[in-house]
Amino acid sequence: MLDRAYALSGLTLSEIARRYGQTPPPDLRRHKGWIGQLLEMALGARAASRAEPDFPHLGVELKTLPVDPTGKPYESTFVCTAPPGGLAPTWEESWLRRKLSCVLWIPIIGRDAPGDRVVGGAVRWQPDVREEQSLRTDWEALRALLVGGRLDEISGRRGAVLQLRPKGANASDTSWVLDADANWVQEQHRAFYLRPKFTQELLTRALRTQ
DNA sequence: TGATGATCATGC
DNA sequence: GCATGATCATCA
Repeated sequence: MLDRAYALSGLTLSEIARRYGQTPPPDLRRHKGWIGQLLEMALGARAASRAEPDFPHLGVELKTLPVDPTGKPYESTFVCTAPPGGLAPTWEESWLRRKLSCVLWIPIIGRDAPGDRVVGGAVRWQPDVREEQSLRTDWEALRALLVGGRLDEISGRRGAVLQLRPKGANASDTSWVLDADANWVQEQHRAFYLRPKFTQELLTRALRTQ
């Protein structure tokens, strides 16, 4: 799998798309998942939309990461949703930890038309002790707010490396939950995201040690 | 220009 | 409905 990923580096997305009879969209406004799905195809990952790793037999998650020519991520990285009903009781059992236990990052370089973007060198990553500690600290703090019903205190500003931000079809995508005063309130659906600074640092660390 | 909040498509 | 795949759009 890693070899197949390396073999793609330097290619444009148009070149890869052509192999699969696909046409790159002019922009990603209505095709936000196009790059991720193309790379899944190219690497023989399992079909999307399943609650399991992209490579179940390897336990590896595939993530594309849009970066500028110096390797700096343009965006935060979606990890997983935060179920309105609540989170796992401990970090060890958390879905987020499992999702991030082993990731194959594929940098996608540039902001040109999608077809003109270039695939960078893949990076196989597992959190080191410090990275896991950072993630855990943020996750536990955010979990405490969710579980405690302190919903008005949650915003994208919290978390040094991990954010909890809205995620849904639109802002009216909500559920009814109990807040800290045991009142039923309508809450937006949220998901965990990695801050660009964190993904940038893990890329450079992984490249140093690879 | 970066970060936050909003949004889009698809599959089961 | 909720998971997968993310980027867009706006404002400080």
